[in-house]
Amino acid sequence: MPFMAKPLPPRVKLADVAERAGVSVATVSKVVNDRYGVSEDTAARVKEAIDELGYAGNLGASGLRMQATNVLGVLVSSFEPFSAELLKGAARVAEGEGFEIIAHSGGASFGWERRSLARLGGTIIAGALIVTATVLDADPAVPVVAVDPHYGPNRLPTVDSDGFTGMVGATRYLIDRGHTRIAFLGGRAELDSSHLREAGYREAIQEAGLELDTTLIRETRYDPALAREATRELLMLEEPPTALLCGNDQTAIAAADLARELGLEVPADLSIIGFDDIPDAALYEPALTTVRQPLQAMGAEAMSMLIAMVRDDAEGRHVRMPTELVERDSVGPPRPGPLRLG
Amino acid sequence: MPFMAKPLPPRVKLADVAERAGVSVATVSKVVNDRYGVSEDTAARVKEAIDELGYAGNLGASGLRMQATNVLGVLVSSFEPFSAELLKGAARVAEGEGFEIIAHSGGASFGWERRSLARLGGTIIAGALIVTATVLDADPAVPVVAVDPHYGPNRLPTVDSDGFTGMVGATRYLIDRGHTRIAFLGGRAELDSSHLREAGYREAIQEAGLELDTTLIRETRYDPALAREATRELLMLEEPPTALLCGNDQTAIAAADLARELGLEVPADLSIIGFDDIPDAALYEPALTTVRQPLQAMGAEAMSMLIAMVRDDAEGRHVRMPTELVERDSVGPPRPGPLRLG
DNA sequence: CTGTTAGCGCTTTCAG
DNA sequence: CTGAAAGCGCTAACAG
Repeated sequence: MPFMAKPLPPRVKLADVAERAGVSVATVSKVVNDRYGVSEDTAARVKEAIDELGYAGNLGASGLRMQATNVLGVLVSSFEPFSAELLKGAARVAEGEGFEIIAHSGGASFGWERRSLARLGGTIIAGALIVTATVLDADPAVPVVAVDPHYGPNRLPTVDSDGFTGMVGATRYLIDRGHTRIAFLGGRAELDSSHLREAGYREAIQEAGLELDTTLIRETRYDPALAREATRELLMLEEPPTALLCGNDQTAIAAADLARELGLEVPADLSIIGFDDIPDAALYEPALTTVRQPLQAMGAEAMSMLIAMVRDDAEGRHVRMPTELVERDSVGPPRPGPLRLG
Repeated sequence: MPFMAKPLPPRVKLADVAERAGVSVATVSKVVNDRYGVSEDTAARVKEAIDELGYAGNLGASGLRMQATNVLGVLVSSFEPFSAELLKGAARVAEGEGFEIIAHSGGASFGWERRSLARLGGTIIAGALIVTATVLDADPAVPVVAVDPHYGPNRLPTVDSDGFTGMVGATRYLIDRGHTRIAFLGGRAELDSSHLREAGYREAIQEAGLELDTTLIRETRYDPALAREATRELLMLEEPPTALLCGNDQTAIAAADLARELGLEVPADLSIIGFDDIPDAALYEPALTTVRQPLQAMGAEAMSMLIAMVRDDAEGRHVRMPTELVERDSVGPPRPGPLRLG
């Protein structure tokens, strides 16, 4: 016997309400959308029918017809701590302004941004926030704000944070504490945000008159496994670093895990600083010192901008939010003696 | 001049692809959906046109027509830490199984669950997780799994956690440390989950042979402001409690804030235990001892069940996940002397 | 193998 | 003030 789906209970639709109230679908539609040209009497009867049947309009159908909705999208590649934080901030603003919000995870395949936008744009959502996009070429069909895009600058309105200044500050912080061999675990060289962070590191190193040793600069592609590998190599060096600056918290945590598996202590043997300040950073043992991006505030700012664009046809801008060093427990003075790996 | 919306760039649709490839829309549709009855030649030409135009099907329209989609919904009243954690777990499973996922925050108004379900059900999503629902009467039109519903037991498949046992454990933990006057800041008496937590408290108190003093039992409706008020009253009592058990972490944090504003120290003057283990609990100063619900695991479990229901027409079940006491820094021995409020 | 056509639920002219 | 009918983008019958 072939697969047989349980017949779904029919959804109640406009026609059901119309029949119940003894009017036409057109009239019900007018009542639902507060159009005038309906007598109070009829309207009351229709409303009653709506309540009794528990009717609620179908977003797909009305969006298709109207080419407009009051739903805003937040498009992410996946729900991880970073996007979850942004979502909280964005949702708070949207709800306050009377918009509903839909968060969509489009999967990891290349071009997910455009795909998600095309699938939802116009008929389901009236505008979108795209989180950490890497592909943003085509003119989108609805207003779009990019949050922390990896390539840039692009033509889209954007909210991001000042990774350059943030990383300069983190590097100086280590230098002030006596570190001179500071390694950098970067993300992906071709991404704008990664590039800025690395530039900040280089700037601070040179400004302090330290030697810029490029063997101390590695790329992780933000992949924890690669971060572990790079950390291992760095620690095996003739003259290993005493501190590690990481492109994000997840790679910082991976590096710290590896160091400890090798019998080292953080920060006694190796100081580590992350980037982002996702919730996990504070929970790590030892709590991770990191460069905080104000994720919720970034989400809120981006959503405000999007709403202005959708509602008032406002121009989008480029907003760069400040970062801030959060001092916790993963940085100490440089280890005095040589490294003994367990 | 009246408000004039910027004319949106037209979305590319099936008809555009058809024209480009020199075939009919029906043919393009077949190619898109991998139906057979299209020559390889034509199919190739169509695919080329799709790529060139960057076409991606419109979810609203195809859902409307097919009465089926491969998108699953996670319906929440708002995106707060609790639902964000569940979402992470649920999303991981859905993506692994080839489903897309849409999270929808329906607003706080009464009956948001039903409204969201009606608006999205069938045409946009093929099934839904409803998080902390309070209204679940009508037969939903698509498969639905309730996560941590507040009323229960209901007829819907459900994933929740064992609040009774969790609260018994937390209460015993305090008793073991010498506390005898233990207050309980409950949520909403009419909610099933709240009720179970309070029952656990009562059970443990009586099992230990302690007097059950109902003036120590307060209701907060999970509202931080009410939690503060209740805490204030408790501390003003002739014989104030030495420990506070809270229905969730947010009220526990509110209570701790108030206690400290009154000049008390946590846990020296007052021990506090929360419930849920949202990320904020660990970040609070002092880190909050709490009863952990495995939120991500609950989201994952619920999503697995939903997928089985949607795909294989499986029966839903009721899964109750274990809770676990997380010992942190907000519990100490009972204060020896009387309380001095600052 | 391909195209024509009807209709999913909804909103909007436009007649009555 | 009310309803009939067309059409949003898409898919599934059904002819050709």
